[in-house]
Amino acid sequence: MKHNLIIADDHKMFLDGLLSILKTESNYNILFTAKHGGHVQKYITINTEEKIDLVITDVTMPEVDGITLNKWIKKASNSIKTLVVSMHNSPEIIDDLIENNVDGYLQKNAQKEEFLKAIETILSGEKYFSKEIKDIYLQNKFEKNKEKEIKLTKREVEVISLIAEEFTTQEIADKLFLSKHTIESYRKNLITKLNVRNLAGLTKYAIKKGYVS
Amino acid sequence: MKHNLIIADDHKMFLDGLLSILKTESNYNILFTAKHGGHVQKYITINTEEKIDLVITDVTMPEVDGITLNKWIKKASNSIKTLVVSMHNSPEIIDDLIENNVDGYLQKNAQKEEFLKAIETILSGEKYFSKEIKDIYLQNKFEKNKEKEIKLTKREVEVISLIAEEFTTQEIADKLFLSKHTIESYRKNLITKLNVRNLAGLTKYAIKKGYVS
DNA sequence: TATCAATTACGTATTAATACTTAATTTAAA
DNA sequence: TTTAAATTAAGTATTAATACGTAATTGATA
Repeated sequence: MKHNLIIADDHKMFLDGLLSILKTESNYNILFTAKHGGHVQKYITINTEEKIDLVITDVTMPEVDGITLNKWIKKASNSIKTLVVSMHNSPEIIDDLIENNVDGYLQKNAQKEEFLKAIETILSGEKYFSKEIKDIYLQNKFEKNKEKEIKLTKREVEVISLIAEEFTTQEIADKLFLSKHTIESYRKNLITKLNVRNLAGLTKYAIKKGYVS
Repeated sequence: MKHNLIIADDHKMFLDGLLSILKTESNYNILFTAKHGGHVQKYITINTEEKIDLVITDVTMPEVDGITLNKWIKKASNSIKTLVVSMHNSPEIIDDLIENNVDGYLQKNAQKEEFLKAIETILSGEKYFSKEIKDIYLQNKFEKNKEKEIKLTKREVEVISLIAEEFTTQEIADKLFLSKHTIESYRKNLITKLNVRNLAGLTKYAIKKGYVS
């Protein structure tokens, strides 16, 4: 049985090229082509006769872009697969698409063979991302985690160390020649920053980090 | 030059035996023999002419015993050596003597050769204890340390674990279906028992013991 | 069955910590 | 050189923890 495809791209040249590639394959039936996402949405909404297998879409399109379209499709149906093709590799876009369950992502400069392989893979139920895209996605995740990673300032480390060494706020203030209020601020900020409940949590963190033994 | 010895023992038989052994050795001069420690103390106090090298004394004697005598001698002089001979091997007595810097300890059933070796060793400036005595002493130390080793009860472990998990006293009380007062008691006892200053110390202990991670 | 360790509990007072807000000053970075 | 981050500080209110003392039960064990 033939697979029903929809293609959305506002660049006629790319659209034609893609169509020519797909025409060489006998088992793909192009149901509909669109210049932007809105047309696809309308088509999917109206069409209740034919089963839609895959929507291939560009990212940058007027009115409704590929990101929005992917999100919309995935909300509207859990059988329609999506393959996004794009000129650029913005980590944010890739991240958004993946978070919204896109089935594949390709660069527009991909070879004919890769296009066919991607479509085939996706229609078989698997995801398709080139190694490069996977790397970009993961790299982005790593960096985001790094950002999330709690970093204590020098002073904070100094204070939490003394806290874990069983000194009271007043004692620490005296040691560092600071106001008791200041140490209280640090204490409070550390509890918030490290997402713990009290002194016990601070102590555990300090031990984990090797600030005390 | 001959070494000057004093012997204190209220058992005539043992005293005679010891004297006969020492007479075979030409370089020992028996300055004085006594039936109990008091006599030795008096002799040492009055005597200012002769240098006293070694006092051999029994443990159990009337009036002033060997333990007291050793303590007294070591306080009075840092040149007089002491060798204690005893019938029994009480760890407490051995411990007391060693803590008070006794120079040697022998069982009364030791062989002639060991007596001579002990005296010789001590006069040369070294300590003399038989392997058996050393073992008794060390075993006693180990056991004492074991006693000192802090043991937490089941409940205490339970409570300190929850404390280190950042729960408050009230929360722990609710969890264990106990009064808040009870948990406060545990908290207080744990701080005293573990010799720490506060929650941080408790947490560190709990981590060290693996009660929390 | 007497005794000791363990568990449980209460009371009062004091001190320390936490919650919440705000903000001046200094230093580092864009 | 403006912005952002770090350091410093204060005030008020509430809650939690610590200090110190005391003691009734329960359970094990000698």
